[in-house]
Amino acid sequence: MATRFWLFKSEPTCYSFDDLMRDGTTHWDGVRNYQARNFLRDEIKKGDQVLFYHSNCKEPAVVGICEVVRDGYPDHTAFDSDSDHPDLTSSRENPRWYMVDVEPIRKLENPVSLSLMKDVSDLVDMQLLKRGNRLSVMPLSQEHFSKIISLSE
DNA sequence: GCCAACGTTGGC
DNA sequence: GCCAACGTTGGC
Repeated sequence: MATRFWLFKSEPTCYSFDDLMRDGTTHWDGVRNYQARNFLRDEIKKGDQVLFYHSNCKEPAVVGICEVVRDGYPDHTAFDSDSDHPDLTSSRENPRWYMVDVEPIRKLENPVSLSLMKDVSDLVDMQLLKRGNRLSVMPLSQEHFSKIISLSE
């Protein structure tokens, strides 16, 4: 299957791109939304490219690129009542929530801010810019992916 | 199955 | 801190 492109949101106070650079890899746990879950479980595959977006912070922006290194598998943090995102309606036998593993490729030379992206006509139909969008994991076209990277240079 | 109430997200 | 938008819950 062809490489596909995605945008993952994270609040930098919670987990930033620098945290991912430091860790070298992470599992993208804690997603508790069915639409995002379906992407993680069914669509996002090893080798796919991901833009890392900082949300809910002073300057919301795409800050780095990463790559999926493991296909979707059950999010075990849901089974753990001591985790940050417990959901005991999910079990090992019948998991409700899924995650993938990612590794950083590189930090962008310059962050591509939300306000900049809003001003770029090629990006008007990007899902991130749609009104009321709240998905933390969303698909991205190759064109939008490439455009955002060119804006960071 | 409807829908009001509520909680969360996330930009500003 | 405000608030619009959205998803989920639960009574009926």
